[in-house]
Amino acid sequence: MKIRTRFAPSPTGFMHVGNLRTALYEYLTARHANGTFVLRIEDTDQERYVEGAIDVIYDTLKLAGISHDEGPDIGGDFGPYVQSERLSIYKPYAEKLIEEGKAYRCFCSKERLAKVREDAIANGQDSIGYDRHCRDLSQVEIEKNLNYGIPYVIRQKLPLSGETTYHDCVYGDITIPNEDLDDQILLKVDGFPTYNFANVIDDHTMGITHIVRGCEYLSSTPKYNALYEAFGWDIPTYIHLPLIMGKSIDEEGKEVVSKLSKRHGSTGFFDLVNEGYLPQAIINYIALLGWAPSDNKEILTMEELINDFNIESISKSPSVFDYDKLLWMNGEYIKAMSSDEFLSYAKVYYDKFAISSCKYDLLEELLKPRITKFTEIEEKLEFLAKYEEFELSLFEHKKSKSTLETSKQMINEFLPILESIDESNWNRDYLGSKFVDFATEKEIKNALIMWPIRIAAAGVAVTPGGCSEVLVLLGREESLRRINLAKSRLEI
RNA sequence: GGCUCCAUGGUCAAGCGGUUAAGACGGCGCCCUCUCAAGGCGCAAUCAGGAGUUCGAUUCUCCUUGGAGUCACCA
Repeated sequence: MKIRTRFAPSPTGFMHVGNLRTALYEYLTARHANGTFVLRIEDTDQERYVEGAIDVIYDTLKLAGISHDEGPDIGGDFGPYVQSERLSIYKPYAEKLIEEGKAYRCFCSKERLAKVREDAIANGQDSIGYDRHCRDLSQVEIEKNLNYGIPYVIRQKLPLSGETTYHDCVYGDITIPNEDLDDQILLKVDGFPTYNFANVIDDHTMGITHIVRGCEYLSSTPKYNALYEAFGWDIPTYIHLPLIMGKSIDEEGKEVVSKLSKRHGSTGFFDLVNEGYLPQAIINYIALLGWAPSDNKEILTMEELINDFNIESISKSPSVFDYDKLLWMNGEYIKAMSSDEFLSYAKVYYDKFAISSCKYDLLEELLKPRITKFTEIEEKLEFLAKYEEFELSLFEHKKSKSTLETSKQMINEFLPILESIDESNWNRDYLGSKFVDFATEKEIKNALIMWPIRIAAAGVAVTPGGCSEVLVLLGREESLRRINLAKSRLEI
């Protein structure tokens, strides 16, 4: 049997990384087995509808490199793939269950339901669900209510006693007491199906064989199975995924972990992308949240993920989303980039400093090992545009034995040499050799001359690259201007 | 509260009855070095607790504790 999985997001305009990981695992489960991956949009909740939200889903999957074989945009043999276009198919299924005595009309008002729940809570009852008031209404009462036009929902009759066991690929056999199962609503007053109902109908009619979802569904799965059984359908293979958690500090200063949410940092795929995380790095990272390849490799391409992925290695315990590790991984992806790719991301920042293309290669070399996100380029290059009066104490550096006195002397002696170097020789190798020659001749350490020149030119202690590189990035004219300025400040 | 699930360093994790209990992130130290990175080397840090089963438990069973999820006319 060919495996079919589906990703069924709601168009909320926001793609939580937890959802994205579910999508990824669904995709990997299908691809690994040469199966089919289906995209279905669950938009039955009209209140939650957000303009352009479906595009967020498409854009996310595309950027993430998760491609579907069937979906609203590309069609397929099991359409329509948007739930709101499937509305007419659910009601007959629900009515069929009524005919067979497996479901019933419930005329209870929301107020009554709320009261029932309140009382249950007040009495400290374990079960705070529906009291099954309408489950055994007589035919006469039903007719009467129908004639009065009392609105009703359709509920499924679930077993009152015993227990239900099902198998999950990750968690093994799960057994739930049937008395904990509410008579679930299939069709709402407005005639729309509930999520649970539509989900089962859709999954079955779309031939979904493997249901991959978060483990928050673990305890409601027996209800799904009751539906499959009521219709006499095969129960799909279940793969429940451990939750992704976030760590935060509560009011008392204690560390707490809970389901990853905004208070832990950015959790939306595009939020992370906008912060400078690369889509491939995000995918790679979340793939490893709850699963590890047999060889424990950490940097994996999508192709490798597809090959190595196996359901048996999915872990049961929840994992904490670690932004530090994601950041590291992002850096690894940057380091592995080709020059063209690097430039395509970096150029927008280069342009802010009006950097000429002849410096691109040098910048790539300097920046690549120094950034973990492209957004960091701006601060790294800030010294190119800004040169303010800095603390002269920057010239003091213990390791290179640099002091205000030596700095003043070095700059005085070296400035003429720099000034004698013309534009055509103003490059890293030539400048570097001049420093070394100077140091050798004076019998001093390279650092003693390079430190003050770099400080004088950059005006900051930390620069991406050393003295020669800084001078090249600044250019001859600006370098000399700055060093002269520093010189006069040192002489006062 | 009922039900369900989970439990190896700070984090991700390997392990699937016998190991000096991998690896990665982060931390720390050293080397390299004109700064900061990168890179190289190294260090610290884990089987929640208690009973069993067994010649032998991180590994199997039970209990305790802790954590999480779930109990909607939301998806």
